Amino acid sequence: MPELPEVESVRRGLQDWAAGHRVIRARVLDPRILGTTSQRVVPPGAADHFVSRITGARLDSVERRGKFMWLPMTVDGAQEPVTGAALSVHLGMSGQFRVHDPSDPVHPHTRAVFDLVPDPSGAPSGGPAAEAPVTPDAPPVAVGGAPSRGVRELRFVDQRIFGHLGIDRLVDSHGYAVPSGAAHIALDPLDPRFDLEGVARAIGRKRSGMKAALLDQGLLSGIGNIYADEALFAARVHPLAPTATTRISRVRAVLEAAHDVMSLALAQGGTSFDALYVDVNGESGYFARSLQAYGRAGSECFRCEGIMQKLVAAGRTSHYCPVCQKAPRRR
DNA sequence: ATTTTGTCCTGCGAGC
DNA sequence: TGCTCGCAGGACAAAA
Repeated sequence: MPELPEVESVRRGLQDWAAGHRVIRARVLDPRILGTTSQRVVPPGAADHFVSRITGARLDSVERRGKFMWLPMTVDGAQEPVTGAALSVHLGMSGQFRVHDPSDPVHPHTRAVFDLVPDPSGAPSGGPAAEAPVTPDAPPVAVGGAPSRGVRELRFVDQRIFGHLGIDRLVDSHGYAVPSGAAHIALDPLDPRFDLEGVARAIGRKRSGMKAALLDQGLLSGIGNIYADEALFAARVHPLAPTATTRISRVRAVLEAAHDVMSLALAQGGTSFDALYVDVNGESGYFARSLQAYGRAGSECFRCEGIMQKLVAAGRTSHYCPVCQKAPRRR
């Protein structure tokens, strides 16, 4: 389940394989990937529009906030260089980017394919292009059908189609250029500008359980069900602890734990339970073996003699120790 | 207004 | 053996 550490692992892989590359061809195999989780019905022509916008674009870098990822792009095949737009990506539940040789078998859950060639030309070409500009109508390579030398296929594979691809304009959000679709997403705990004290106070103003607060991507981003449970366990805070009455020192401890557990997981390449999360090279992460709470209901707590339990909080199964994570007092 | 619930989607495992 | 059912979960719309 891609949360911050998994998305960051993918981002780093794309930094090597997609940044500094040009899209010479794009295909959408399942247009549903262009819709949102709730707006799965995409208008006819959406796929064509997406393809025409991305084809010929140079992918400049790979950015991330929380679980949202985007690749700012430059299009200089048109009359005027077009900037301020990006390929925006969300992995959802099971989305993954894989780098392949064009001759590799295509996985049945492949939803989109991007043919990439290296394009080291850093800045947008100011004067007359030394090389022929790439346009959607006249791809300069792979004309004869035979794969061009050096072409790599970047494939977006997503079994459950909770993921999303799109082209967004970049807007300002918290001082960063962010795709319009992610402008409402808060900074994540690994962001240098993350304001732990401010977020702790904001949590104190809410009227919900601590678990729900951690999952609120508009408050702080990147935390999903797994790392929420891990952070709460590490800080010994009950998932249903009321945000309004939990001491701010405890809230701070949870936020620090969230930062620490996600840093640790990132160093391990993320958490993989099965083939649903792998990096761009198909490698799994190794943090699953380090989980202290998630998925451990019925087992002995690693910290005390308690037996781990589960309950539903914020509509999500939550794993906790009823001994170390004291239940909130009922009124 | 804020908080909670339901929905989307697929594959897998439990139960009959 | 083969079927149905329930579950998993991120983000957003809808409902409370």
